Amino acid sequence: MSEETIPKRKRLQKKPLRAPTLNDVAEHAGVSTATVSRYHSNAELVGEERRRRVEASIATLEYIPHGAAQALASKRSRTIGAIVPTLDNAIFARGIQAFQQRLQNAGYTLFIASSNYSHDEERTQAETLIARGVDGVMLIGLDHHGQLFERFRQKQLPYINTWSFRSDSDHPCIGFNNFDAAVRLTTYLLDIGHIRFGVIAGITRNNDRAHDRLQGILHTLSERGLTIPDDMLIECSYDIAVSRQAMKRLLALAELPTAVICGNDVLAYGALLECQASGHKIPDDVSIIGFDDLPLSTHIQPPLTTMHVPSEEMGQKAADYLLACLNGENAPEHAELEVNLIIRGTTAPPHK
Amino acid sequence: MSEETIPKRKRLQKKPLRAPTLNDVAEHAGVSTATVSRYHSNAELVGEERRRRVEASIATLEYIPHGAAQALASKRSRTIGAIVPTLDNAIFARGIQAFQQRLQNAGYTLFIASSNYSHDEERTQAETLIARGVDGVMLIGLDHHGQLFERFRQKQLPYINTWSFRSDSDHPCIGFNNFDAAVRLTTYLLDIGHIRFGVIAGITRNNDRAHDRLQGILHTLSERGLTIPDDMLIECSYDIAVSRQAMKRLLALAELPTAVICGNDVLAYGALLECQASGHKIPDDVSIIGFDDLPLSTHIQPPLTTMHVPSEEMGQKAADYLLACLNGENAPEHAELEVNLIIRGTTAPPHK
DNA sequence: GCGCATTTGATAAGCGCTTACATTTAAGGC
DNA sequence: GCCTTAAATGTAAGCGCTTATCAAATGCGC
Repeated sequence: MSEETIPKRKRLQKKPLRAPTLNDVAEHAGVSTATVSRYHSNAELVGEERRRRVEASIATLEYIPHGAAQALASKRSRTIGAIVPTLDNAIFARGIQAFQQRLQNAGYTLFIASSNYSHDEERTQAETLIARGVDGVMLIGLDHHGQLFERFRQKQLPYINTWSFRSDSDHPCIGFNNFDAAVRLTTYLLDIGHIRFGVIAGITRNNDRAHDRLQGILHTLSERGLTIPDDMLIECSYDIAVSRQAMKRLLALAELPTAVICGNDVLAYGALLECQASGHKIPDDVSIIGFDDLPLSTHIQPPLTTMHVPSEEMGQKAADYLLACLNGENAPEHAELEVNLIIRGTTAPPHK
Repeated sequence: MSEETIPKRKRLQKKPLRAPTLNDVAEHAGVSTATVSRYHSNAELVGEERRRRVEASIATLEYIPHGAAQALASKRSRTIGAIVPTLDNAIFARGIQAFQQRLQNAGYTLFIASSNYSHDEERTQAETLIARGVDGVMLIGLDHHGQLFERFRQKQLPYINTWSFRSDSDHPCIGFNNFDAAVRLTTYLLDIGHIRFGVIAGITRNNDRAHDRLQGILHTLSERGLTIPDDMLIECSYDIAVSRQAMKRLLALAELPTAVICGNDVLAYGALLECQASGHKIPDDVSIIGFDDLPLSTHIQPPLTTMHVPSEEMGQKAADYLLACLNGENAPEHAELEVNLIIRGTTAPPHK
């Protein structure tokens, strides 16, 4: 009696309560679990006939493999983690989008965490990602919490730094040299005759990109014997409104700068818009230069002179690097991408 | 002899080769595995003394729990999936950023997948996410592949639609009514006297937001007996350059529209910039209205009249809903958020 | 038709953790 | 002091999958 009731209840519960497992598929197809598993990892290993049976069973049972179980057994999760300072920034979003696409195409899924520009949060996020079993990690920038890389090493996790490049970095990185780029752009401004500069930089703390760019500017100027007075150098967050305020302060100075170098395009938009709002002509009264080359920069009036950053390429290359590591191929650990100074309409020789 | 060599090798291999497991922690602390596990899930359950011991062991061994094993055993992954059309769009990025933050604070990690505005891709991505064992899913928009929701139901997965709201939707959604919003904005334009309209809409295929907005416009106009000739209605992707082209075509028409309604702010920027580039005065010659209220819209000249969308709030609320479901609380399935028409400088009564 | 190499399939031992259940211990109540 | 009850631990059975190992079946030359 109980022999009858128990199976009955089981059968009733089975349908709605339990997702089909690989075991169910194997039973349904009349093959072993190993065969089904092999079908997944390498279908060629399974004979023609059984392959069909397995396929059919998977379809009728609507079987979806259980990732955690796969991960546990195989010690790979087909999962990659990325830690970005914020997604709320066109340029990271774009790069991450490209990164994600590439991974998706390779059958990997992306975990995203954000650090809010804090090293500590970044480390915490990294531990979370490790706990989630990611197979690799992408980071933005070069400077991170000291223990971060140790963790990766100890877990044998491939990782890649992006958005920055230093040839002497101990860690794999794909990006560009922010210092050099800033040198280039400052030199250009010097070459067309500017001498009095204002700088609206990004927040340099915990941000090697912003830091290197600023240092590049300062270094170049000092080589020509120039310095920037304190009130001509303002750090602010990547926000148009904040940047407008900064520009306002610059414009209130007794001696106006003839050129304002901005830490990125958003900052430059703010500067540009503030100038226009207060009746200063760009580039006649003051030249403005940005960094990143966001899509809008071509179209804004006047079009923004800026440093073009290949963010999509960077995202793709970062994905390729990680993928290569995971496939046991060895990829070059350092890749320097090219940035290009795009001279458009916001810069001109200073008015005498 | 062999008794000596084998343990030696083991000890040597142990350090670098194997991450510490919960078992190791239990042994090291001299407690059972259950105690360590309890310590993780609910530390209060563990007595004072053992708790200390466990804590110490975790610290010295640098133990990080194995997420896949946890997920397998507990049937929860503390992981949420989101499928977005693209991250390369300021407004989604912002919303997702808020969504992610909220989840992160609650101890959940976010998986991101992108569908490239394709229902099929979206379904594939959903299956991937399910396979990854997500505990819940966030979607953008209301229209999805037919089988999508079936899958969620069958897996008992909570999910939430965002960026759109329809009171009669069968599925939980948090967002705003795109149709009504478009009605509101069109009505405003009619009220200030416009009669000849151009529309630069987003691609409506597979995109209920774009679709509803367009329908809202068309509906409102038809109520007043107005229609839009074919050459005054252009669908284009959310890209400034493309939008400029569209505006160019509109401006080449024999009879210019007095107002151009744009599917979102990016499209509006393109329209505005194109008008300015070709010497048309905004809003004197033509009024332009956007949708989304991106940060730039306040600052561009003239500031853009647009519909403000609370993308961050939407992201947060979506996270809250999912989190509530996962905690067994029951959250309201439908939440309509308020959008606000922000009248700025790109709209004015038409010139007679 | 035989033995051989070569596929192809099955078996079963975990992967690291959670959790139902059993067990022990401590605390009260009489 | 003994019994009940509750709290604190321990025990061990899986969770769903991969994969090493082994067994069976297949094809080949002779």
